[in-house]
Amino acid sequence: MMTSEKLANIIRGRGYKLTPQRRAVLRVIARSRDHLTPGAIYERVRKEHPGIGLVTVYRMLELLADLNLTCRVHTEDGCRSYLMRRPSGHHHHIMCTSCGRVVDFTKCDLSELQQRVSEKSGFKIEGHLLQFNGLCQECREKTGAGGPFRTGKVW
Amino acid sequence: MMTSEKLANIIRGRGYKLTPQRRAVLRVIARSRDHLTPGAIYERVRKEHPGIGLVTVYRMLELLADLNLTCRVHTEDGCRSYLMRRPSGHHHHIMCTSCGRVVDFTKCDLSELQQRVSEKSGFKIEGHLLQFNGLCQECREKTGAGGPFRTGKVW
DNA sequence: TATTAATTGAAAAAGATTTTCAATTAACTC
DNA sequence: GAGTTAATTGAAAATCTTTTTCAATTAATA
Repeated sequence: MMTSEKLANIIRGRGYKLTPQRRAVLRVIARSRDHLTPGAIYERVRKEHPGIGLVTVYRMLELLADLNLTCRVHTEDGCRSYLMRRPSGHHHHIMCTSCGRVVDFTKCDLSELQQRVSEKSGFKIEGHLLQFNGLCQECREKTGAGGPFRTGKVW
Repeated sequence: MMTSEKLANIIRGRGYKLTPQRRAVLRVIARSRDHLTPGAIYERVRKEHPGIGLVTVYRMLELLADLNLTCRVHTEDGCRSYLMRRPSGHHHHIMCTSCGRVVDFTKCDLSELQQRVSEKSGFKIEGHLLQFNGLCQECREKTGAGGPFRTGKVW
């Protein structure tokens, strides 16, 4: 688990100054289980740190992305939605389309598929993007939706 | 292969009017092997149909998306990039990160993985997003990059 | 405590997307 | 082919989102 303190140390360790504004942004993202847009982060940060500028939030998000400390979540309307990187290595997301909660999973053996796709297409494959979407347990209970396994909508 | 004529018939068949502007947008997207942003589509369409409004392009893109005739490609900077849906059913993309070319593939057996992920997470999984990224053969030859198979950058 | 380079925030600029509304036109009827 | 009608168009304005600029502030170090 990446505490906001650990993150702070990483930031400082890399030679960046640790300002109250940065701390506030860190806390907000680190604490959230959902993916948040820059605007949403700004709104939340303002509660603990009124007067912070939206620019500062954008700059912090850029910094975190550069340091590879955040992930992007892929939603249907756009992909400007951030999430603290929880497993630090290779991993993927399962996103709840109802509440936005994101859960991670690490084991994804796509190598066979990748090999086949590479051979057929002639591409040198450099990376992949894999994300599952669905309803988390909680939202499922709320809405009374059916069992956990169903193949349906495809992005 | 979805010709621009077939697409035109679908549009008309669903009760939408087929205007010269719509035809022009259709031609541009249907003809391209790359994914195009609304702005790029606008630029191209203007060459055959000067005077078309950017709004019209946006509206056409919305219509095509509603009719499920386009796909979205997921890029690192944002996902407002469209592509004619070529296999009409379930499929995925391999995108060239250099030239933007997109190639499709249909066989993706994720059911085992999906089953496991669903059980572990408690999610009712409704869909998935899978895309490979890399260098197409042509770009590979241009830049002299290595063989086709490499596991690297992960989105 | 003084120094210094990084950081901040207001404001403006730049972009992207959506809304509004009067004028135009594709599709249909006769 | 002309008339009717509802859908479509495009200019302009309104909204949002993101980036740039620059003077003032401040964290980190000595």
